Amino acid sequence: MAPKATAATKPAPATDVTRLRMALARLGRRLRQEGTAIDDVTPSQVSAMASLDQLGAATLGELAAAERIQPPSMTRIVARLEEGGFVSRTVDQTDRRCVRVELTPAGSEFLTRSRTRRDAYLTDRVADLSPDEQALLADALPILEQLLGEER
Amino acid sequence: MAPKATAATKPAPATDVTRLRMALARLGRRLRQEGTAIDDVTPSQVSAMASLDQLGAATLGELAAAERIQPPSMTRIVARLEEGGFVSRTVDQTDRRCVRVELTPAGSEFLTRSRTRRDAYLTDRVADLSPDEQALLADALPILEQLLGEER
DNA sequence: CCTTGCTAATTATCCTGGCTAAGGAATGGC
DNA sequence: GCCATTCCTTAGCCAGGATAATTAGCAAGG
Repeated sequence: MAPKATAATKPAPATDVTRLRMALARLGRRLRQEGTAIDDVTPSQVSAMASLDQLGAATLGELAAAERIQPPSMTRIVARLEEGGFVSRTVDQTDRRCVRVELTPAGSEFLTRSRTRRDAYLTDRVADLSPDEQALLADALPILEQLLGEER
Repeated sequence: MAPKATAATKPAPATDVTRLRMALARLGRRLRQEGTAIDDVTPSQVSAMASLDQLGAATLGELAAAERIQPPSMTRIVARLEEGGFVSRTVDQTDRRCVRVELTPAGSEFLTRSRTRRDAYLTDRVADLSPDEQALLADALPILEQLLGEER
């Protein structure tokens, strides 16, 4: 939808967008920090595994695209994950240029544990809110998800 | 927080927290990507300038604390910013161990331009929402800020 | 004083995580 | 069979974190 810009839209004057942007950026950063350093698995690695969990299995290129990074970066990340036994890399037999990456059981299990752990911080924070605030947040959640758009 | 599950508390069962966490993490990441590489100034540098803008002026240590990074990292960031003419570093005359860092006019001006630019992505996204959704988002904003807590 | 101890910043070094550029292997069209 | 294309990897760059160790300045106490 083009900038319909019935500008009036007082809902989001520049200042609010700025505040929202800063709040989101900081929260994202905070969450990333909190989730970091679990068992020597880095945030990028966890993120890659999460994508893999969603995708089921994927070629290295697909995975890179999902993570919005370039293939070489993903090569490195996957290499480490493989070392750790969290994913398996197998050459696709129908097209031997491709590498199929899959979560191993260990990877899956790690991902689950990791999620719980990463939720903890936010859970605590949310618990400090009043019920009304929590309700408001719950209402806003779908919108936040919508902001992410259809891309992935 | 145990699943208290008294009616009211349905707002944030584990799944919602997970969804929220993922949405926030992704949005944060997306924003970071979008805001990147403006004029060769990196996200960390912009962020440091933003803190500086808020704080007015600060010692290097205060700045590092505000950005939640270690002093050595801030030393480097500030060094680059100084090279670029965005901040000035002066030794505090009352305590010559301290370095006072301040935004230069150029830094201020850059920050303003940068904000506008970095807002653009989010502004577009928000514009795609219905007025109701925008209103909801505006209501949720203070709560998101509260999630960040008193820390900074 | 001047020594002892603390604090602020810096320097040195390491690792991760992006990137691009360039190379190698497999595919597929012709 | 050759050529272009595609997918991955390797090599090398730079930023951004970190820690450990060093230097400079301050503040007391003997």
